[in-house]
Amino acid sequence: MSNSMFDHKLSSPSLDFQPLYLQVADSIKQLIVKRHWLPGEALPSEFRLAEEFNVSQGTVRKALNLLTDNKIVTRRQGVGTFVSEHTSQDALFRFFPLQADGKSDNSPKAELLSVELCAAPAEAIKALQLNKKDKVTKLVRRRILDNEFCMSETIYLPQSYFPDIHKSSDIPHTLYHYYQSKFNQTVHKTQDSIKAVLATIDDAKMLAIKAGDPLLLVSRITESIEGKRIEYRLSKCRSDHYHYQIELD
Amino acid sequence: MSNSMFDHKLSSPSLDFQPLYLQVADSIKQLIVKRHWLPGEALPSEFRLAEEFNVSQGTVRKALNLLTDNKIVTRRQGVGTFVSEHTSQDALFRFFPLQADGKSDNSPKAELLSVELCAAPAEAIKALQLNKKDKVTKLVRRRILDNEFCMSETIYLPQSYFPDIHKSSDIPHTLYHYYQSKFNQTVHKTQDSIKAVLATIDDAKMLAIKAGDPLLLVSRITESIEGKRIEYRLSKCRSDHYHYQIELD
DNA sequence: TAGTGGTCTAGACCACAGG
DNA sequence: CTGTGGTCTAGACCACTAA
Repeated sequence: MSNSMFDHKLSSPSLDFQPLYLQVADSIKQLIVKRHWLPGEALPSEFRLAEEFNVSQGTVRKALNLLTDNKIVTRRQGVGTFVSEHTSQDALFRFFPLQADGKSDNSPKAELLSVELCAAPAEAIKALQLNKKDKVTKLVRRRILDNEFCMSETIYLPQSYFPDIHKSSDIPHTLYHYYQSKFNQTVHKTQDSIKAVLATIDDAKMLAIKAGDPLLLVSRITESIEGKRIEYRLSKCRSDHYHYQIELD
Repeated sequence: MSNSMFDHKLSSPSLDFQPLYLQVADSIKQLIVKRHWLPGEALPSEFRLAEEFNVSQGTVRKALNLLTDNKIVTRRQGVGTFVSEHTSQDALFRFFPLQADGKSDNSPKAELLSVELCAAPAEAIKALQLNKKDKVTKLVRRRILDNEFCMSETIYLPQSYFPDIHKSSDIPHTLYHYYQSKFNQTVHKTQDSIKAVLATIDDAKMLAIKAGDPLLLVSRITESIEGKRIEYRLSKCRSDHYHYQIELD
């Protein structure tokens, strides 16, 4: 009850005061980031957590529900509370808004074309808030939906967050799960900026289309659960058979 | 306490049971739809609502917080709970994801080019789930950001939900607020489908660009708070100085 | 100062999953 | 059956706003 490893986070010094449930939520989040509980693992029950933090069960509940809204944990009645995991099947479409025009539940595939450690180009420096001399690993991929090339992707990963990823020989096509399981970088949110551009000759070769065809250019900045910018990604998407789909409310 | 106008909604017959707070939330939502409280008006306090519905204050609180998440009401500590309103300033950007590339907080303007009652075209019939012979009002607008034409819009509104809107002489450029205040149709969510296309000669004239320039084509289906499809909208957007911006989490 | 929503607690009971 | 999360209650106190 006393001297628990959870205690030190709470009881702030009355300045910049935060409600208890926010302090609890933040403590739990930090423990997850620090890998006290791993992705997929169960947290202690509400009752147990309430003891550890010396708060009521209701306060823990409010904290856990907040983390559920943020998709940091998932809860199942009668079972428990679990650290969210980017499993291949589960979250494949969460950050993949490109849909085939006709209905098609096929999963997108990815074909890795090159991996290279290099100096960060200017736009990656800006997007990822790097220093001029920082290095990045550059991945080039081609993605396939319904047996057709649908987009090309150029992905920049800061060396500091993904050390030696360029030496890996086993980079899978479910990247976000790979980031989480191998580099402890859990993708939490993305900011996508969409433009329309004309296909260059290189684009045309890559996607088996004609130069001058219209393409969607999606620039993505990816943030981790800790709020760090961990990925900058440029995707060029055919939009003749596909569309970028989004719901606003 | 008994025989209140709120009572009849609750106490379901144990089949298809819903938790109390969901029943309360739904009842409040229905009362808002039925204009028992108008947009911008204050609801009774939690304590009063708890009396009316014969539930505890905590249950009402949970219902109101749910409606807050759904942006159906807004709450201000020390003041009260209010029916959300599409005021010009407040929600102007909520459903307007097109941003100028450089930072610019200018509000978009709209120039209404034509209003016409006509037979619904096939794609509007499909998008709005209309019958073949239903009529729609078709609006054509041109939108302006930073003193430049940025997009053209073609908007289809079902006659049944917007009777005689084509006869109005005072259609403002803040359409969603107009829908709410004049036709009791509150926009609740939109589904946007984005493609890249080449500007036609007409597009080029409309936006003062060249034919063949790449444009974003955004097809939007708009749903009201009651879940009815109330608007189908095709927007063609320049993307040389602008981009469609979206956050996923 | 009065009234509102926001936080926190304690405890009861229910619904669900799994051994 | 046990333990989990889900609902509901009752009441105390705090923080904010406006008259």
